[in-house]
Amino acid sequence: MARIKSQDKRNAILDAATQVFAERGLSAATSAISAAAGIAEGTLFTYFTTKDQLVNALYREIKLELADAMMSGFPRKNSVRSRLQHIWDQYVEWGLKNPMQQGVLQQVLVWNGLTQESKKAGSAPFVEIERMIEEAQRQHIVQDLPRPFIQMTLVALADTVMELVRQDPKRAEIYRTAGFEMLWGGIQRKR
Amino acid sequence: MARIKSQDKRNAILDAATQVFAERGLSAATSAISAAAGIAEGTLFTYFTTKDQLVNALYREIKLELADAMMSGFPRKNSVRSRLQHIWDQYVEWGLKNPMQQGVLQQVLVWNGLTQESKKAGSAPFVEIERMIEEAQRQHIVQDLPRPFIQMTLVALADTVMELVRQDPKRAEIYRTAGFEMLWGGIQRKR
Amino acid sequence: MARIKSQDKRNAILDAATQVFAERGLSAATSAISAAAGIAEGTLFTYFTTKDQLVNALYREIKLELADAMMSGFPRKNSVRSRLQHIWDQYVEWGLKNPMQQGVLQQVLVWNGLTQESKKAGSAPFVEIERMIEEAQRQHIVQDLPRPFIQMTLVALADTVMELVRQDPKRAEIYRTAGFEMLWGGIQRKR
Amino acid sequence: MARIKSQDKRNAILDAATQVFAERGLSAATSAISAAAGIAEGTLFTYFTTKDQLVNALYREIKLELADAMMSGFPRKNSVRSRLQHIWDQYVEWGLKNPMQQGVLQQVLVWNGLTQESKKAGSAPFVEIERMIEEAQRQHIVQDLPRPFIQMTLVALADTVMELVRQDPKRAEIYRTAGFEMLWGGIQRKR
DNA sequence: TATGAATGAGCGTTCATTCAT
DNA sequence: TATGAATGAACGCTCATTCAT
Repeated sequence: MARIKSQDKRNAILDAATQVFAERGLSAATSAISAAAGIAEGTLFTYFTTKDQLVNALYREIKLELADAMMSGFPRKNSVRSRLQHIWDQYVEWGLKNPMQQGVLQQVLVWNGLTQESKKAGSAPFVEIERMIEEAQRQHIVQDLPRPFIQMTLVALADTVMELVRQDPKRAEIYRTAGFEMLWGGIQRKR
Repeated sequence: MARIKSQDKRNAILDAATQVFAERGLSAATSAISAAAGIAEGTLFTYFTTKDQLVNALYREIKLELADAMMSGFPRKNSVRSRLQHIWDQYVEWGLKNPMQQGVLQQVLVWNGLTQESKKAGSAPFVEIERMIEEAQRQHIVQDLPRPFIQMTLVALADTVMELVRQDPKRAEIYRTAGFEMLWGGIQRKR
Repeated sequence: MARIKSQDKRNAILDAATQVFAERGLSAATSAISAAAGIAEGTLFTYFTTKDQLVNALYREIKLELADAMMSGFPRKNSVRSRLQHIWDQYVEWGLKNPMQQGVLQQVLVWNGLTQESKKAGSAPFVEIERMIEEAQRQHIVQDLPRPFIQMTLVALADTVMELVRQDPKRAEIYRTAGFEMLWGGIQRKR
Repeated sequence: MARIKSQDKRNAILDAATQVFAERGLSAATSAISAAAGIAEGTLFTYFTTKDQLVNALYREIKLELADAMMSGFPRKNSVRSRLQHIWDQYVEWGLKNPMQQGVLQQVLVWNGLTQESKKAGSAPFVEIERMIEEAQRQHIVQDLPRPFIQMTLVALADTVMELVRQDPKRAEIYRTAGFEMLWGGIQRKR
């Protein structure tokens, strides 16, 4: 019997792609990826039929990792603010620890080959957050703003904070705090 | 004397590039651009020696247009808040009216061929905004946050708002207002 | 395992290049070469990374063939004169039988992309001739002239003879003899 | 009335072409030549309809200059040997003083665009030499060898000597003398 | 005639993908 | 399944030549 597609190899490709795309952009050659993954050029295509498909898969994978990181240790019983704070902190920390992943994510979001399925799949792991916000709005802790607004400003501000921290790591605390305060101030119920 | 290099043709190329890059990404072929501009493939290279150079030039051009739009009618005598509001409104309006330009801008910012000169030139027209913020901080109207934080969150939130408005134009007003409130709430001096 | 880079294909490319360069000059397109070799345009570049590299490789190859031809049946025990005669005869014969190779050789020698390594490698197989001359000078059979003089006049006269024979094949014998006599008369020890 | 084609400009182009071709080979761009000549790109084509034509014209020009140099001070009354010596000396001197011209000459001779007319025109100014040899053969001073043999070996040996002198100028005298002796020894009547 | 921008065929090379092994 | 040579369309760019000025 022949060897079977190995999850290890698939991951090796995904890791290699992350690295290569982060360094050289999405236009990097697939041969650079297979080389970095230590496999033959053709082998890449037994795991991903197309370069576009690889990028889509990579996007999902990164989103999944990110969701994992964000939800680990999620304090389900705490206040809305402290749960949101947790999400914020985890996201920023993940981005700072995984700059390549985050860089690829930003490139993919500007890319024109991302499928609807991938977009859907990419946001799926974040339903719990969505529910939390929904709930908080029902309880009048959070303003009645369209939910996409809250989610997207969260991401936008967190990404901005990450970039700022990378540029000026000494002010990391200032940026993290000010970013979260801006977010929370913008969505919490006004007295 | 021979025909002289025409500013019109240069602009036609820049416009065509904007369109083509917006539709197909920065990896679009230069031949697509020359075709869209109605010129021969080789002609593009009498105006821009290199594709990279063209992208750099396009970036500067767009930034300049944007600055023009943002500073037009700038109410120099009004309150800080209303001046910032003006900037915010003009930026969002420009982005919504010029989606291709804005799309290209975002792609270029993730691209790895932008030169230091271009970056510098691109931010030059925005000094007045920087000065205004500086001034507002000195007067304790705005918190003493690192200036890059204020600038970048402004851009990040405005970009987010534009995207949201495009997805759901009926809520345009909600997004614009909520976005600005989030920004202002996050930077104004607390009583 | 995949198909392995074949020596046959490499040789096919080299042969095709010889033909094409001989007919159209070194400025001939690589696509003409791949077509003549019966391979795809891209395939050429899996064997030679660059056109320049191909020309360099071709130069070495031809020099090697030439050396082979010249040294085959080399009468190591005969007189200096008869050994030189052998070299002369073999060279002229090789050139007349392989006009394309010889034509390419001449073009490459006037070309500006030949590397130092190639030059060195190209002259390596001819050391035995050099030694023979050295030896003959020590024995006062050949005048004490700078060795490059002897080598280069040999080549120059032989090339001239080949050209003359091609123009006027009936006089082949006259040219060959007169050419060698000129060479030998010019370097032998005077009584 | 419009300006008329100037001989000066024609010469400027020819000089520039000599320089540029010598440095970069015959494949150098015509734009490089017009730049070096201080004229516009298009102007070159009012003097030479085609690049090929320019090369052909340059060939003739150089051959003419060479003939001039060789025949200047030609000692019509001296012995055959001393007249041939004069030709030899003048040729070698011209080549050493005009390395660019000589380099171009060699490239053109290997080039495939030289017309029959150019070849004919190029050899025309050398008839006097041809006649001298003819005469010398009739007088049994020079062997009854085919005339092209004598002419071409003269050129081949002189070119070789020039190259050798360039590589090792200290031995200039040795090379010049040995070269001429080889030539003369190869063609003079044997006692 | 002189200019130099305009032209577009052509070039060397890359690269996603295929396929013989 | 894994390999990597083979493929050929596509790309960015060059350059001899044309032509409006």
